[in-house]
Amino acid sequence: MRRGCEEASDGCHGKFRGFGYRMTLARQSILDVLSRTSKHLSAEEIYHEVYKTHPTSGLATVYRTVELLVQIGLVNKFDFGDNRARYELEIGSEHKAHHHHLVCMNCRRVIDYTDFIEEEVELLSKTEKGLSKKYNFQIKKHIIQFYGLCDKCQ
Amino acid sequence: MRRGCEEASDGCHGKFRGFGYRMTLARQSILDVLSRTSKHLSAEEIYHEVYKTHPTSGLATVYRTVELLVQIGLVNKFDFGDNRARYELEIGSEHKAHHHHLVCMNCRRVIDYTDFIEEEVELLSKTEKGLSKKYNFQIKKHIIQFYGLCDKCQ
DNA sequence: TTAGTAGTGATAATCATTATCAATAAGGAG
DNA sequence: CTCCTTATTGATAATGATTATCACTACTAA
Ligand SMILES: [Mn+2]
Ligand SMILES: [Mn+2]
Ligand SMILES: [Zn+2]
Ligand SMILES: [Zn+2]
Repeated sequence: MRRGCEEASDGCHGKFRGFGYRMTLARQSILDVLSRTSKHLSAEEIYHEVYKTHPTSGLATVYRTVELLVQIGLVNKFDFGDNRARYELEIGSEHKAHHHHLVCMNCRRVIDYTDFIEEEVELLSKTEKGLSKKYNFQIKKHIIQFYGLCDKCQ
Repeated sequence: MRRGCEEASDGCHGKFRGFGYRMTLARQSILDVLSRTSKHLSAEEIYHEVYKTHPTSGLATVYRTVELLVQIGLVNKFDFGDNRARYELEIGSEHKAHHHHLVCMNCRRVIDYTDFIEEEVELLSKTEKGLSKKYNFQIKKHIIQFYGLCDKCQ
């Protein structure tokens, strides 16, 4: 059951070391929280979750770690319009794979979707190739979000 | 030369009234600023620009107006990762048409692109149709951003 | 004109995120 | 295992973008 967490943590451990960072208990627990959830957590929400097993950890460390994870590329940072950053593991979790988002403009609910990805992936790689050449821009990642009204809000 | 501005303002005037809002001098000048530029301005940048012809206008009004414009759908609000919201006219400007963005993860430069849109548009409408049905989600708009390194930063 | 209300400017308040700094602990050398 | 170097941390103050307040002004409709 916990495999996802451990996999994520282990993989991250190596990645951390590779970048010259240390793997600490605080970072470990933050990674665990992120790999355990299927939600898009804010820094404070991560902090509360970490608190349950690691009450000595501080909020500042959550901010620092999460920012680090974004730099390394293990975590994605999103703005869903509720005035706080939200974070999500990019890979390595049992819950998550690369996906895009539907954001309800009314209730702010966020839906992950992986359907239609096959076709999207094809066009994306084509688009990325074209853009790279035309603008001499080296594309690392993309964010695709559809805004609208969810079933309960229309 | 100013056609773009006036078109935008005029169109907006009607839209404002339609939503039960008044078209004021302050709102007018904010719209003018937005339709005159090709940049992605922050609230404070808009304020400084408005100040040149309208020194009595306040920053709070810029925030209020710009948020109003987002609700109405005339303006798009973006997060390019520099800790402030940036705004851009959705339509009706000589400078702008619907487009997507390349964001440099290093220097934070933002490039508008409209190339490849034809193919993207096709897939997008297909994707939107599928998502709408599957999730019973009514899609109003989308945000597509590619992150990476610009020519000067790689 | 007049009452009712939307909009405004100044500014205080909010609150997510950062910076500071002394104390702590990861992890390599010996 | 012990010691040393220094990255990391927790507490907390500071920052800064965005919002809320409020008294006042400008529309608008009758
Ligand atoms: Mn997601
Ligand atoms: Mn743009
Ligand atoms: Zn909703
Ligand atoms: Zn750059």
